[in-house]
Amino acid sequence: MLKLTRKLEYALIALRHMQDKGDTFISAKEIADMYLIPQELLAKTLQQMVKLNYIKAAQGPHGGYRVRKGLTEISMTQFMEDLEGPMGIVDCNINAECIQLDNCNIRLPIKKINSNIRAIFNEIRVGDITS
Amino acid sequence: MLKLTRKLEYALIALRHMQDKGDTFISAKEIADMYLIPQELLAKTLQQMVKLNYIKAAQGPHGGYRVRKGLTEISMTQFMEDLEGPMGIVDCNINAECIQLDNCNIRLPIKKINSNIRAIFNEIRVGDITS
DNA sequence: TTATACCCGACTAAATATATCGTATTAATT
DNA sequence: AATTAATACGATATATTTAGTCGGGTATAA
Repeated sequence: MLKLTRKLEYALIALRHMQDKGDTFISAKEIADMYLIPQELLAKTLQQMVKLNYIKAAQGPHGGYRVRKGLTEISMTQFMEDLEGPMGIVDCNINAECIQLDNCNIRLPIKKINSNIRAIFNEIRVGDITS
Repeated sequence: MLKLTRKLEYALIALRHMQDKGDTFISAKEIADMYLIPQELLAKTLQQMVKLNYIKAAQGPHGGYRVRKGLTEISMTQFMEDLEGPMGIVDCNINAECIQLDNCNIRLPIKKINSNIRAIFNEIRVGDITS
């Protein structure tokens, strides 16, 4: 329980690698080979980050991706939710359609824990991990 | 991502309910009915907690479960890991058999986040939720 | 014009989480 | 003694989520 997804791991690894390389475009293949990440999967994640304006893509030979300035300032919460959707240790903090809801006798303390965890990720910037 | 399992939720809900009822034995059925939890599943979880010496069972009619004294002092980390196995936001904090390991460029910051999350659960006692 | 790389949706596979079933045992009640 | 209400426990089934693959398309440098 309480795991990050591989997708997030791959995204962070890739970002860090690109960050290290500065302005040059890095291909999905290069990263996939280097870190033994399934290439197609990584590619899809990178494409998603392009749409999110996290990185910039260049097509054709010598193409690839590079990090956009400002990415490092984004909070991990935002980053994670942009890529994977709402984060929460229980569903009722997300969609509020739990059949136990009215009755639930542990709702408040759980909610508290949830905010504590969110707080951790709020205070971390993507750049804290990738640079 | 970062979700607790239902089993843990059910366990906590049940513990809190039993706690409220003091020394009397409460059946799995009663709790399942009250909180709309699948009975068999709850029962298995309760049985697991009996083995862990978290609660005491009584068989036969008027049987059921009741909380053992001292349970409330147990940390949530221990509780969660007793019921669900090792907790960690990434696998390499658990089994260390990640193919990226040597190469991994985000290992340290991720590890740090992991300890922060563990710290949250270390500081919370089961009793903080169930009483 | 060819090779390399991104783009994108659909699909498949694997892992995990959730739920159910069947059978046995225990013990209070009648 | 029989009945009933409860736990014990392994096996199995289902659902959901996560992870990975495939195929066909587009852009562009050399």
